[in-house]
Amino acid sequence: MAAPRANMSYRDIKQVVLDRIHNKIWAPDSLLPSETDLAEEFSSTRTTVNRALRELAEEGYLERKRKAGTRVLNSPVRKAQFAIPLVRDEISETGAEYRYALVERAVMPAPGWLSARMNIPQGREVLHLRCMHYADNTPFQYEVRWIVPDSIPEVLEADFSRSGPNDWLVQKVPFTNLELSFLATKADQSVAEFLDTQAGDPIFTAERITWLRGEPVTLAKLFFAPGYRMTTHL
Amino acid sequence: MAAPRANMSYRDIKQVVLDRIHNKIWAPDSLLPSETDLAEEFSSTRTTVNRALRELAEEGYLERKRKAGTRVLNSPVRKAQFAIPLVRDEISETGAEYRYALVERAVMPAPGWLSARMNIPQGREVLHLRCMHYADNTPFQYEVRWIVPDSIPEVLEADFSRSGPNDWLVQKVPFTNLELSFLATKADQSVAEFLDTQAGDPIFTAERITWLRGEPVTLAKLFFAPGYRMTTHL
DNA sequence: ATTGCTTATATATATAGACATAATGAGCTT
DNA sequence: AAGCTCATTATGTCTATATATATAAGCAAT
Repeated sequence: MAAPRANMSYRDIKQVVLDRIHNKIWAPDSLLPSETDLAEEFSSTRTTVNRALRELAEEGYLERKRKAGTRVLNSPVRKAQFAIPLVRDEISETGAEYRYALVERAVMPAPGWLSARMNIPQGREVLHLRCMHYADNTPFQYEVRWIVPDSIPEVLEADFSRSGPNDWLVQKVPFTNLELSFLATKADQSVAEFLDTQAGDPIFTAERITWLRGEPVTLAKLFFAPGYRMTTHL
Repeated sequence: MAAPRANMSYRDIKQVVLDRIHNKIWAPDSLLPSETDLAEEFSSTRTTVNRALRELAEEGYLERKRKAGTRVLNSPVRKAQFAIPLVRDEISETGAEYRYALVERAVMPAPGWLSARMNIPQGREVLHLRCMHYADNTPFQYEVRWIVPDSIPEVLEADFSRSGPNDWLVQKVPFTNLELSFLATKADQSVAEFLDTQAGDPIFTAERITWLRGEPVTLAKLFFAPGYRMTTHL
């Protein structure tokens, strides 16, 4: 058992606390000693203990409430973190060569489902793009995107034939809010052709909507080639 | 533009820094002033500035290196966080009633793909479970699980007819490592029947493997009912 | 050019003390 | 019994200061 020595860093304290949780010295649902007491035990200060406990709470092991104290969570709601990189980066990091192609560009009135989904007026003109992302010339991702030009009129002039809308948007429009969903969809004829697979195949799909200060900016549907897995470790 | 006032909290400072990044006052790849200078500008202390910058770095906006300084990341690798709750909690939080059913329990030698995947010896005996999770009696998730009893022999005595293996494992075996993947699979006949859908339908699937101090503990394949979305906001 | 030392500097962390804030629970009132 | 008030207390945060550590950059020796 880790015996508290002097000069423990906040990392050391985190580790000791974690060990005690694992070894049920502090059982689930039980209350930890107060920061003050712990600081004394570890011959440290409240500030340092505070940081250790705060981080453990962020990581989902503890629940902290003023006055109520610090409690061990019975089923640690561990949080999986997924980095959401640009496709380009995701591909080139594997060592493969990234290639982009614009499939279609059109300005059109927003279809009903879109204006409902993004909360924009019926029939507002929007920019619609479809594009492909390849890794070593193998289809990697098929992107269907809608951009509301209201808050960014320049987007209508932008050239998307050489680089994707994501690259452009990241440079130009920092979003303030984002909704990201993952789901499984069934490949329709068009998606299947682009991703070089059979219609009806299961497709891992991401949908992201971003806002800038409350104004909807863009909705993207990203269809990943069969076999794609989104993986994380912790 | 947010003018620095006195008595700014670390939250305020975070917000000002974020605003300046958004407004390109501090452009991507550029170097921020040092903590000391910022502390002076905000008539705050280095400790407080440090916390603000540290958190922004954790959130993926900044990159910090000793001596080198703090730099604005050009394409913020924003990290999506997904809480991975127990199914039971996920269901009851929607207000629906949770119901569990054990479908099959068997002890058998590990099939080849499993021993390869989890790095356990060929033919080692493992516990195999299949179960269903319902929300208001509607199929919600079909779970296929494999447990290596080596490090937890009690698991062979456990009663899984009333509550699921996840509940049991969370109580008994705190994991130290976890690999979590999301993918889209095609419903085979069995999965389709359990989830009350058609064979061939796309199924959002999660696969998780956990280890305890390097020893593989369990692998679970979680098949979600059609229509399931894993969503996060940030 | 390459390697190895030195130094300056920016971040990382620790300490100590103060005030702020929320929530609990005891005691009082109705 | 139910509701209200208020002191208590644990965490939340800020200030001020000090030491630790990594490393970029310059300089020297190979």
